[in-house]
Amino acid sequence: MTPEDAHTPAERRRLKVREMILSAAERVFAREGAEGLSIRRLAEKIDYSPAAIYKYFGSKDELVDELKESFFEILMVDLHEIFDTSKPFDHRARACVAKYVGVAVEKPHHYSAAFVGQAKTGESEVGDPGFQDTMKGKAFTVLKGMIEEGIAVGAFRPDLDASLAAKSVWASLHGLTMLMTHIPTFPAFKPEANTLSRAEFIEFHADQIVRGMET
Amino acid sequence: MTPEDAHTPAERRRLKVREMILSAAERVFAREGAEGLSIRRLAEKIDYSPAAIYKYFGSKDELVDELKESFFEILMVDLHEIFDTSKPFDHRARACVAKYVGVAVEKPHHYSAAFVGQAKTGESEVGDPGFQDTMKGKAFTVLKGMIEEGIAVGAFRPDLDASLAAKSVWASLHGLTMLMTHIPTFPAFKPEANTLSRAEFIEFHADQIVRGMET
DNA sequence: AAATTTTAGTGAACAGTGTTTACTTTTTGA
DNA sequence: TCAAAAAGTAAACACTGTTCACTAAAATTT
Repeated sequence: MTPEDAHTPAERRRLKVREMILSAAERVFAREGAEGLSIRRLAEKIDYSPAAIYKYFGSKDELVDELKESFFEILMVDLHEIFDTSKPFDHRARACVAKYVGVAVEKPHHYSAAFVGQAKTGESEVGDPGFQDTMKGKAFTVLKGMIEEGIAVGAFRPDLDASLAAKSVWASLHGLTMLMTHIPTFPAFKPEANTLSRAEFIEFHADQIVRGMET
Repeated sequence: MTPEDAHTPAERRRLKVREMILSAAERVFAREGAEGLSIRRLAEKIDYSPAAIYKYFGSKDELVDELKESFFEILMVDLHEIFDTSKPFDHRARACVAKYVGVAVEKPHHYSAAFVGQAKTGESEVGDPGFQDTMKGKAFTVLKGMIEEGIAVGAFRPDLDASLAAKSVWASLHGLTMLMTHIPTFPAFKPEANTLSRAEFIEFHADQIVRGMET
């Protein structure tokens, strides 16, 4: 919903202000995360009163949710760009893994906020009817499709349940991503320790994951 | 450092109050996490003034850090209890994986706070000289030892780098744990969807991980 | 064009938060 | 017993997200 999609001048102005708020919020959030993003500081930065922001967003959480969704939209596009090529299957698979982790590492707050969001009880979110339509849901579908192709091509065990495997792979991928976004030196423990580079370790991890599915 | 370790009555009393604060904090933290644990509410619950808590803990973060460390200490003990048996190797390995995830799922806030804590820049934490002595460090050492045994026994590839593999396994394990602590219905997406139970999925995931290391 | 309604934006307040400072009370050790 | 040290506190500081009554400016209707 860009400002050009609106049909009345008023609507266009409104969407423009909305996007201005979002882009200012984006900059702060990328650097300092949800905690660091304060409505008051944001209001000051865009030269509005704090209360004004509530005319555009129901709450801080709603605003942050939009930032998260945008992030996953970008992630999705990036993954598709890689996967929709004619390179060999295993090459594409590896590149997708690397891209997934890479994009997340560049914006650790976006990535982890999407999952860490609310660990609370209740509100299932993934249980919501609309999960397939959400960005996280779409990303999962891509992953599952990749594994199905792997099985069809004969690279993976034929008795493998693609949906189940996709969840397992996602977990492994998610774990590496979380570790890399939250531990600056990972896969090293000490800064001076000489181990694989991040890119090399991602390769190694991807290898382990793929081996687990091979015939 | 229990109250009995102190040698003067004053010291004993002090440690007793300290532990009283910690145990009250523990109860709240387990249910509501770090956000929900407010110094003021905590003070009210233990019938002290908020400022009093600062005579025992430098900051809220320091207090929470102690809760996290205690959690990992328990996790460590639990893992050792399982691993130090004479059951077959693969049985022990699987049981450890299940225990790791199980303990974390029971106290999601403790587990995720330890990692999500501060994704910020700077302060490496794992890069600190004392990482080997921290609970997270010890847990990693146990995992590495397990894989070394697997290689020695001939269950895993002999060319496998145990340290590297341990990090990869840890990532996969961590990912599943995070997913299960943060998504109430995982491995299902919709509540009514019929898929594997959590225990069954853990088995599946462990299988995938182990397959990746096998000869 | 004028009157009315709707919308955009605001200042001030509410109810919280972590933390510090100055102060009082209690306990301890010589 | 008396000074010193420790335990505990009330009140303030500087924040936070959010709401509400209100004004000013557009947009609509008459």
